[in-house]
Amino acid sequence: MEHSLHSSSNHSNQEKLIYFLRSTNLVSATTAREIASNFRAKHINKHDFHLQEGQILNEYLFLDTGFMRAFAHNTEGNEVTTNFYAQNQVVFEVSSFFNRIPSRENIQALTNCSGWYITYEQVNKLFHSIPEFREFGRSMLVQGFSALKIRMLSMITDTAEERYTKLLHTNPEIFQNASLKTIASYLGITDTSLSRIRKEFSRK
Amino acid sequence: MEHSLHSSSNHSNQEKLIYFLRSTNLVSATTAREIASNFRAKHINKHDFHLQEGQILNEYLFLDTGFMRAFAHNTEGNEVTTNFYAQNQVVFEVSSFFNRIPSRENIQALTNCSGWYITYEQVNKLFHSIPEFREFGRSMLVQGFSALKIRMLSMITDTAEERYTKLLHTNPEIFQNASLKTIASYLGITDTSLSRIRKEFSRK
DNA sequence: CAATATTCTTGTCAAATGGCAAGAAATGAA
DNA sequence: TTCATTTCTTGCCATTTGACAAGAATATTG
Repeated sequence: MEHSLHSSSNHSNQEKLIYFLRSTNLVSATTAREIASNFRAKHINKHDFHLQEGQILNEYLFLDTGFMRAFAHNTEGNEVTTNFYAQNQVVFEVSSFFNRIPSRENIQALTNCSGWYITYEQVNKLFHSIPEFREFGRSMLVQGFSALKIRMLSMITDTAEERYTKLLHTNPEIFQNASLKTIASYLGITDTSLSRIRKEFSRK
Repeated sequence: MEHSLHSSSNHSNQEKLIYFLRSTNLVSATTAREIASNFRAKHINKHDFHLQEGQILNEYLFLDTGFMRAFAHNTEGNEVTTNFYAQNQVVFEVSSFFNRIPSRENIQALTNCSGWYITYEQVNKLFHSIPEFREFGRSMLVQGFSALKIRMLSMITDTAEERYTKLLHTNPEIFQNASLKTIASYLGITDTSLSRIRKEFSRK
């Protein structure tokens, strides 16, 4: 490809971030560039943590490449996966970030990751100074909230097998990046059950 | 009570709304009054709907008195309760309201209700003109999101009986206002199971 | 109040899921 | 490549939950 020199060799290429900001249709090209200029690069090695429980999350992260997951511990001390993050998504824990309280969740890189972040103070400054970013921020919040509502409905209504099938179709990347045990807790079942469901499923 | 003439006989008393706006510590007394002045009274009779599926929700409602629930229909056509609303809460469906799309959910009064509402346009106007209301709005969003995350974790981790017990302790009003069938679907179980859990529970 | 409708409980049985443990398979490190 | 570790699968059995249906209890309506 003739433009590969430009697009892949530049280590501070914010193209994807800018494209993402614009994809909501709430931010113009110029403003997207202006917003993006406030973001700084961040790399997280596989297995390392972007957030550990007990900490107050101070970074609003856009994931450029890589794959992450969030998890909490239940009362028995077992890990429960609460979310997965593919590239081109914002990665943050709402409550800790906005309420400035210690997080109950961890956010961990499942592969080597790179992204762009701004701090809490910067987010607020930009919310105040750039109405379009405010709208964008609200949109991210609404989107995350809505997605969780849908997931909750599925949890109440669907069988474990249906939840598995849906996840497989809507988020196949998850199965390339996370262990089955991790996925099982996200689906609200044990790894044993997931294994059996997959066995049943492959029979069809 | 000597002030009862003022507080209970005035049918457009916005005290609770103003108090609620201020309770987040994000809005000053003066601003709270200013914001409240944009809200209009709304009454909903028992069993009537504030929102019906298919509609685009256009009202941001503060529930002054009464009790409501939100529910959706699953693939088999059964009602699944997605939320309960007691007085002194904001009542709205995030996705329909902010994304201007038809709602999948219904919001219904379980008792006679009265509250205060503003329209989508007014919300946006106020978000734009009053930074404190913007903060308030974000806080409501974050709060709802966080509550749902906690509920999801409980759904994954806790047994049906534990979820029942927790709800009984944290939201006893629900049991005074909703049928067991309604509560059961909120807990993600059938009414039969809830009945048995209650039987077990009362034995202790 | 009586009649009707709705909600709640309970029994029986089936299906889904979990707990535990052992072995197979895959992965990672030396 | 080899060894160690982690992940995944599978068997066995217990527990939880659901489906369905009948009857009891409660609420609603005329």
